[in-house]
Amino acid sequence: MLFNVSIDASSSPDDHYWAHLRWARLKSIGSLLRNVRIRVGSARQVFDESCVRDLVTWNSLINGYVHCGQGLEALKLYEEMKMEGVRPDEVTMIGLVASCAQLEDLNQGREFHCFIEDHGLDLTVPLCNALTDMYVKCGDLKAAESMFHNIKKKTTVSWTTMVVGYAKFGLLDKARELFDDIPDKDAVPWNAMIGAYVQAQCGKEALDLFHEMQGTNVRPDEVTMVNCLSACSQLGALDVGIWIHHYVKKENLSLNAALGTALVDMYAKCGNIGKSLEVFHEMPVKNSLTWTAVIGGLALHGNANDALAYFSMMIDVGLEPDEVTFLGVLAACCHGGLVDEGRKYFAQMTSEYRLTPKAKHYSCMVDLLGRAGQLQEAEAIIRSMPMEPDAVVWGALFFACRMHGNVMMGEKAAWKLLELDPDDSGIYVLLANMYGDAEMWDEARKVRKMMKNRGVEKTPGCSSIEIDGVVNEFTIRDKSHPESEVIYTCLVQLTKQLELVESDFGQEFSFNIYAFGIL
DNA sequence: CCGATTTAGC
Repeated sequence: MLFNVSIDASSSPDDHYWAHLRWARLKSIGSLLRNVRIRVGSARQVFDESCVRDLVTWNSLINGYVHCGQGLEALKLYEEMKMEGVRPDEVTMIGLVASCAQLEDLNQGREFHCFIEDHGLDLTVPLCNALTDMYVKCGDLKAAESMFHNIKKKTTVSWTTMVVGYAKFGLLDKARELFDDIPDKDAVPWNAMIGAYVQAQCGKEALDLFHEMQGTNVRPDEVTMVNCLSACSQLGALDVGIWIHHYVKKENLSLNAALGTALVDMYAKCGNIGKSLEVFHEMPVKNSLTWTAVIGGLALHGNANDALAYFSMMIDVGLEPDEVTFLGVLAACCHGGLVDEGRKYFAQMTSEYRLTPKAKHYSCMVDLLGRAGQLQEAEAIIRSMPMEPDAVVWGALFFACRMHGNVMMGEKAAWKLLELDPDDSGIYVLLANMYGDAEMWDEARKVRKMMKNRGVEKTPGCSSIEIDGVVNEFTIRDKSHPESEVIYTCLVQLTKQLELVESDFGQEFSFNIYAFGIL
């Protein structure tokens, strides 16, 4: 079959392929775009050389661009189309409205909506769905709702679009209500609702809904699995994650880049970095997100040198790192105490890869430099920030100051923290402790008094662990667990062991223990 | 025409 010709975007097309293409363009560029996976650039080349340029051809290329995430190109093509005097129809409008959704260009989207009404174009259900989606993606929930309500014969697509819309605006309950009302649901609305829970950090609700889905006769697909794995990563639910991995194999779901990446991430976040790497190497197709996930996973496990080695491999295979990749790289440097490398990558990020550091990158650098005792440089980094330093940045500096006994600078950082978050009891306590450590009793007393005057409540430290499906919760000095005595004996032993390794790894471990109020 | 993967450390 002619249209089964499949071209890998990274390899250059051979003569055989071009022969097919020349033949095919005489038929229809539309089917070519739909059936042959080629770079849209090649389709454009054929289009430019083509003598048959009817409305269908234009529409196909416009929708081809939209499909490849090149909304801007689609809009440019429409300008050309107008110049050639070709009049757009409903199908053209679907592509153009979808482009505006992609570009989050509300004004342009509204213009097309007006154009459609002014020219009396047929408001078909797919076009209404595209408009609803455009209003959702551009942030106009009211307009999306009114569009949705005006659709006489709503389809699954219409309902799903609106479910996603409510979820995007944090109206999870409203999204769920609408979801429950959808008749004859296929996998897509299920995936949308499960994904909405994941996006809202409600991993448990996501897995509960997946469980409900299994009670229906709708077959979960790759997207379902990606969402559920994401939920597992959030919850640290390794057992469910392993079950999903088995399910993927049993059901012969395709290990595509997104699914593989979700598995790599799940294993890393749930503590099994070995299995994470195993899946990574088994994956037939990896993209830059896959590499980013594995780099972040290695960093999370304190495996700094491997993280950097994978970063260098990623560059070697020609993939582009993004700002998330660099967060992993910087986190790795931070864990490994690799100050020079950290500086190098932070600079490289802007100079070589044209990426703009975000607040998180700055806080990572402050943490890295601060831990290494380079307090002046850390402070300079904060001053160089183009955005307002957030609580995390000052928190990193404050932590570093406590670690290296710089009361003056620590004081400054803590006051900034209190300005940003005056209700966080932890900051008052840590600041008072810092004064106490420096034997500045008057200042310590002042801070405690201030906390009392402001009526800041101490939030009790709390942690939880899931064992055999039962969530065990502990608050500070909690003795209510039936096996409390054994647990505390174990904790004391753990603490002793941590004190032994503390000299090798710095003060990080003991800080954590104190911070959680176990001692 | 609707649904997917990566984001510090506390």
